[in-house]
Amino acid sequence: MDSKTLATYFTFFNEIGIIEQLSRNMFEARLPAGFLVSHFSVLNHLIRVQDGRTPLELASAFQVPKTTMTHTLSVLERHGLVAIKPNPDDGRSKCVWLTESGRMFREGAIASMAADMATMAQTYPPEFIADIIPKLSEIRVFLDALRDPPSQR
Amino acid sequence: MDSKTLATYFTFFNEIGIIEQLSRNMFEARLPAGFLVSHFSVLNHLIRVQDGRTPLELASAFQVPKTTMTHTLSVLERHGLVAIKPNPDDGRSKCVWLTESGRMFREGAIASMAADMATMAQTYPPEFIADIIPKLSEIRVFLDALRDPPSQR
DNA sequence: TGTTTTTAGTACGATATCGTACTATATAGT
DNA sequence: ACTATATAGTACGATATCGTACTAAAAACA
Repeated sequence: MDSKTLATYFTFFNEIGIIEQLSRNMFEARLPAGFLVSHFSVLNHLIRVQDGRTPLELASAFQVPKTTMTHTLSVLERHGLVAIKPNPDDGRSKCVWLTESGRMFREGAIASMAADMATMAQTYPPEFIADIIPKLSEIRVFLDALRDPPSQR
Repeated sequence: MDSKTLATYFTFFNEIGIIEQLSRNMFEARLPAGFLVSHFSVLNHLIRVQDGRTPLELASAFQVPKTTMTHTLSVLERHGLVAIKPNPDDGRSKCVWLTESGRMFREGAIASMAADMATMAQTYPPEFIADIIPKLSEIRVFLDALRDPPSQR
C-alpha cells in the first residue's frame, strides 16, 4: 500500500477521532456536572434495547472492557439511576434495571441535547446524516469482526 | 425536532463513538506496550505539519485540554521521542521537536498499522473511504465552530 | 457424578484525561 | 512607563479507563 493511500485511511480515522471528541464535549456540556457520556450512553442503551441487560452485555455493546463497565455501573447505581440485581438465570451474573430516576435523567439529557441537534440540523439536515450512517455502520461491523480474538470486550 | 429525527443524529454519533473505540484498539494493538494512540498521534502530527509546534497548538489540533497535552508530551519526552525546548519568540512558551528516535518510532508504528489498513482496503477500497472523508471533515469543522466559547482546547 | 475448563463479575494498581488553581510572561489600555 | 488583562504552561487532585489477577458459578467432559 502506497503512503498516499495509507494516508487516506489515517485521515479517515483521524476525522472520526476528532468528531468523537467534539461531540463528546458537546454532549457532556449538556449533562449535569459530574456525568459523562459514558454514563448517559448506558441509560440510553437500556431504553433502546430494554433494561435487564447484564454488565457483560453492556460492556460488549460499548466495546469497553468489563472492568470499565463495572465502574460505570457503580456510578449509575450510586446515583440511583439504575438498580443492579442478581440474574435469576445465572448465579454468576447480574441484571441492570433502570430506575424511575434513571429514566428521568435520560429524558432530561435528551431534551438538553436536542437543542444542539436542532442547531446542527440547520446546516446538516437529517438526510445528510442518514446518508452517512449506513457506511459508518458497515465499517463498524467490519472493524468489530476484525478483532481477534473476539475478546472479553 | 421529532424523536425519530433526533434518533438519527444520536445514531450517527454513536457509530462515530464505536468506530473510534474499535480503531483505537486496533491501532494500539500495533504499538509497543505502554504506548497509546494519543502518543502516536502527536508524533504523526509533528511530521505532517512540521515539528517545532507549541504544546498549545498541539492541544488545539487534537481538541484536548492543554493539561492533557502537557502529560502526553511528558511521556514522549521521557521516552526520548520528542525534545521540548524554549520558544525563542515567546518566553512563556515552548516548542516540541521530533528526535531521531521519535521519527523512527512513528515509521515503525505506521508500518505495523499498514497491515490492518491493507486488510481494510480489501473490503473498503480507498475510494470508498475517500468519499466519506469530506463529509466528516465538514461536520468536524462545523462542530468545532459550534463550541462556545472557543475555549483553551 | 467428579473434574476441568470456561465464564461473569470484582479488586486492585497503573496510567490517561480533565478541571481548577497557580506562576510567569506577554499584550492592551491608559 | 504603568497597570490591567490575557496567555502559555504546570501542579495538583479527581475520576475514567484499562490490564492483570482473583473468586464464584456454570458448562463441558470424562
